[in-house]
Amino acid sequence: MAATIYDVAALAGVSIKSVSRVLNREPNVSHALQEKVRAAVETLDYRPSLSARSLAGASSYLIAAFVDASLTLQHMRSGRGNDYLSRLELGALVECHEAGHHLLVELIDYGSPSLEARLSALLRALRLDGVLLTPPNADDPRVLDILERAGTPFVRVGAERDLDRGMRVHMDDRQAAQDMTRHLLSLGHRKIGFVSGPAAYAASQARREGFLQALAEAGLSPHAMTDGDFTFDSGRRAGATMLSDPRRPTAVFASNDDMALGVLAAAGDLGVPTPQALSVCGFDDTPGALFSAPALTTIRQPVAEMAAAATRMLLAAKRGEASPSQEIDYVLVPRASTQAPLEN
Amino acid sequence: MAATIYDVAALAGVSIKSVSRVLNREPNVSHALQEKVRAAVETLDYRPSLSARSLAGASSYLIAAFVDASLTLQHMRSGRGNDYLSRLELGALVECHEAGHHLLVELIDYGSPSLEARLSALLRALRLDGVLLTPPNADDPRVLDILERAGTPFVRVGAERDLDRGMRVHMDDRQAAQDMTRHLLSLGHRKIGFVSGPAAYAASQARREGFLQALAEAGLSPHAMTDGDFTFDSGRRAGATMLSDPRRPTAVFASNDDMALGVLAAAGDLGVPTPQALSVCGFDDTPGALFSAPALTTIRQPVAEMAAAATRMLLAAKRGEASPSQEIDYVLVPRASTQAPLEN
DNA sequence: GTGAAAGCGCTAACAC
DNA sequence: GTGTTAGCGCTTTCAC
Repeated sequence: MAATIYDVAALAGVSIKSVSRVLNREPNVSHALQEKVRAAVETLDYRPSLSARSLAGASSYLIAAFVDASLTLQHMRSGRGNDYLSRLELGALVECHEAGHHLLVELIDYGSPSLEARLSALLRALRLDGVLLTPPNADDPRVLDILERAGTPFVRVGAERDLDRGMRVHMDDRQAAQDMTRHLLSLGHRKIGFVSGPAAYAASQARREGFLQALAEAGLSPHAMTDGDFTFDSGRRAGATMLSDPRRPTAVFASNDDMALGVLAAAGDLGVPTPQALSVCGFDDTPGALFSAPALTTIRQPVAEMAAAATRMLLAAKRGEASPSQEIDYVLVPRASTQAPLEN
Repeated sequence: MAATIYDVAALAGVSIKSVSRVLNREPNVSHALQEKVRAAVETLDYRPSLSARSLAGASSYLIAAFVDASLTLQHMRSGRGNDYLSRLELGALVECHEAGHHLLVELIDYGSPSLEARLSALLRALRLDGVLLTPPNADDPRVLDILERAGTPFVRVGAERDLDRGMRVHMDDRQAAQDMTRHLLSLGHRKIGFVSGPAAYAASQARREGFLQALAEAGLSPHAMTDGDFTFDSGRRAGATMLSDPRRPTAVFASNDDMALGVLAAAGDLGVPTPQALSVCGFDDTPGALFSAPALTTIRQPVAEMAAAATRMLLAAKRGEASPSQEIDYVLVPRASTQAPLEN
């Protein structure tokens, strides 16, 4: 029913190999032949079968984003989407689409004891052209091992450490946190609290370091350091702890927006007016940051751009071109939630 | 290098057909043979090649979500994720994963004049086992035609109309909007404004109807009707228009959360205290709804559950089972943004 | 209950 | 420049 390469060859009056050559833009094909083939392809509305190509050739035209299974289940249960992942996918999707590739989303159970076996089986079953590794698992050595052994190109998106394995697209979380802290300092804050993210994320560590370094440069030490886990609730708890202390900070820097919004909520709970009595800033620029009261000062991560760049790197690797690791610029977005402290 | 079905057959001392039978759980296989094959599969860490299976057989083990290309580009440019799509994907992903299928995300350019040709070419190239059609394009007759002609099972997720084509998973937007309106009425509101969504979404129409019907039942007519396009800015404009009228409403029902947050922002701009002087409610329960001030009363759409159900229907269709259209329950989430009007 | 043989629709070597 | 011939790793058909 559907046209095959034989139908095209027959209609164009050439061999199937010639059709294949034209389709794959191989060199050494006469212009006349090209035209004949293109015409036949057009009239038959022909499109090569992905599976046949993938089975016979070296390429599957498939790129996969590896996504943390337990994180996904967690999001599902709470009825929430994953903004970071969504933006990442949009970026990857557009590049795949333009290059005639397809984007697969694969749930990976990083907690499974048989992770390695499953992963290598998956790679053999799929024959992926490339893999996008997403946080918080862009650094997992087990995965990197399997991927390297399978010879599958991969990009670690948003990975903090330069492991010199595979390719990498990231932004400078450390520097961004430093900038944000300087922003608070420049407003006149001296008593600044910090809410850290979960240790599983390398970015948590980087943001924390940036914060501490900026303070150190100003000859200050942190007013309070509290642990969070990137959730709203943990931010609220952290905020409650910091703000119920009589010696409370005039500003709190939370390692992500959800926690920053939690701090804002805690301030509301305790009757601490924001931003008058407390400046709060976050990190990520999630949807909620724009709509909170006051709107949240934060760091915008260009996730879609990072994913698009990563996808282009994968495509280039397929052509045999090596791409260097790439750093993408962040933007500090000042909004109403940070202002100069009242009493100075 | 990687094990093939021949390796497994050789190790187990059986024919490749027997291996295939065991792998596909076909009947009429002796227990002893099954065990031998399973053992060989285990020791070789064998996993069948997706492309070989798909080329030789009827199934590709691939399910695709069709996503609107222009909408995606719009989201990318604004640096935002797509919460609805993200939740939909999470739901589909989990089901695919459990069933040993893979989820493909396909960007579809619904605005292209050659949509039909591209789509049918895509279907032949991919040989999909099923397709998830997402709003606002779950009703597009061109797409339904192509899908039906190709014999590809599909589910229209979140589709408003029962076209009796393919399968459908939806929630009752009309009823939900009616409930929400009754909620406002029960609080004592009589002057209620409405901000509608874009006509391209069938849900816009349904929500509008539900609103009008609830009002009609109460013997009321809408205080104001304004057109929006589901964006924050359009909500802000609509809010500004309604609230600058001296005869302003005491409550505004916006067709989605982003617009409701826009209305809240407009109230802030004009110094109208919320929720004291103005109740606002939305629809969708997006991330921003929880963090706005005041937190937004809204309708929670169980998008992930809808997508999971849709995926299960696709899988069932593959087994030859017909699934009836399914309606998923919504939840009205009352928060601080709606309260009784001050002067009654 | 099990196996042999013939494709599925391509790409990759290798001729010419 | 162009065509011929083998596979790729499975499922399917049809024997036995």
